[in-house]
Amino acid sequence: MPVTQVARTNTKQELRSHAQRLFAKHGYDGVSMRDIAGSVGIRQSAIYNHFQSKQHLLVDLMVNHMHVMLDAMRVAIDFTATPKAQLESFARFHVNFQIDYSDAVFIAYMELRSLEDEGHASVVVLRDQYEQTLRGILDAGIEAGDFVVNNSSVVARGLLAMMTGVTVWYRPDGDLTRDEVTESYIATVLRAVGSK
Amino acid sequence: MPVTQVARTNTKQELRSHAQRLFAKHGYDGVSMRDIAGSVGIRQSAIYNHFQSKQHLLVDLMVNHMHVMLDAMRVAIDFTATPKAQLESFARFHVNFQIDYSDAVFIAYMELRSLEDEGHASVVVLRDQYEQTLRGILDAGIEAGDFVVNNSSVVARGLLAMMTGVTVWYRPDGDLTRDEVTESYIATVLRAVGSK
DNA sequence: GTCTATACTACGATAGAC
DNA sequence: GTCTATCGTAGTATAGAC
Repeated sequence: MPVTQVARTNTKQELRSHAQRLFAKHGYDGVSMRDIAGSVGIRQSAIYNHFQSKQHLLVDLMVNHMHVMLDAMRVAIDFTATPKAQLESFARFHVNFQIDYSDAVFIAYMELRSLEDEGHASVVVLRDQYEQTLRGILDAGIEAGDFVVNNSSVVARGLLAMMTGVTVWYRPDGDLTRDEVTESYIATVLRAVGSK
Repeated sequence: MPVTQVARTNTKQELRSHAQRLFAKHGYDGVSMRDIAGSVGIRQSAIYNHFQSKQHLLVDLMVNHMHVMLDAMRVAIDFTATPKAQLESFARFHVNFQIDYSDAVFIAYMELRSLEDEGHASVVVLRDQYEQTLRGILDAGIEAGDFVVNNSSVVARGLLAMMTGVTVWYRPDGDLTRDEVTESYIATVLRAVGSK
């Protein structure tokens, strides 16, 4: 074995994580199979031992990400709590998740357009489930008289966009701690629905 | 002149508008010079009579867009009015501008990463000026005791992200009129800063 | 100012040796 | 499972005729 090679035990997973980082930084069309292979230390053709095509690799990343996010969100929220408590949990979860998985989140948002038919449909279904969960919380709060929101659909999307945007500017070594950022977003979200 | 050709009076401007549409839809790296030329009805090489390179074309679009947006924003806001009135004007302007220039807005957000050194710096300066204007309005409102905001910088970016997101889902032929959408965002923004 | 033709580079994907 | 080699296509940009 040449000295430049490294014993590799999990090439497929390495390909996933390097591809995710590269797609987030340069975009799907801005990254070649040679770029991905190079960052893992193999030749481009060897990728095809793990993924059928570049498109299959993207679908793998995005569908997996959506499932991870949905599952984690459902665990993070106590759906028997008050709407206000649910909204606070949702916001806390969402902001922290964006920070923890910023590359995956960015790809899920940006590269929907790069997905072909079946992959695109799969991801949209999962994204809508996530969005509907927040909308349901808002509707429950309106029903209970806790929230003042004119249009739960518009506001749900607005709040998600606001919180998702944290990845654009937040840096772990910046002026604000992660908790300060999270609490700031939670406070803004609660005010935005007229609670607090 | 072959029948497939059309008398063209403003090829450069046509190239700008077609490139903008294509970049917004498929991304800078997802669009070729042949694609752009084809949509205008000329050959790819003829683009170089109007723009030095693909990169120069992108910079032209983005810098121009930022100037248009900044100038229009400064006209739309009465900076002698109350902070609340300024914030309402800002929100109304911003949401409507996103809707009117959704392609340019989307490119300005997404393709910053595709800009090389000088172009990138130019656009960032202009974007920061825009963001600082909103932050200044929030600070004035806090100073006056009209707004309740813990961190004007975080909230300013959050509100911008929220409003900019309108382009992701708004469609002129959708359920909501443009005015309903705008007023919904304005109400949410005002609540989010504790005013109203 | 647009055309045809082309230079040069890079792309995704496959074949076959090891 | 990775390698080298290669196929066929497409990318940006330029040269020179009209």
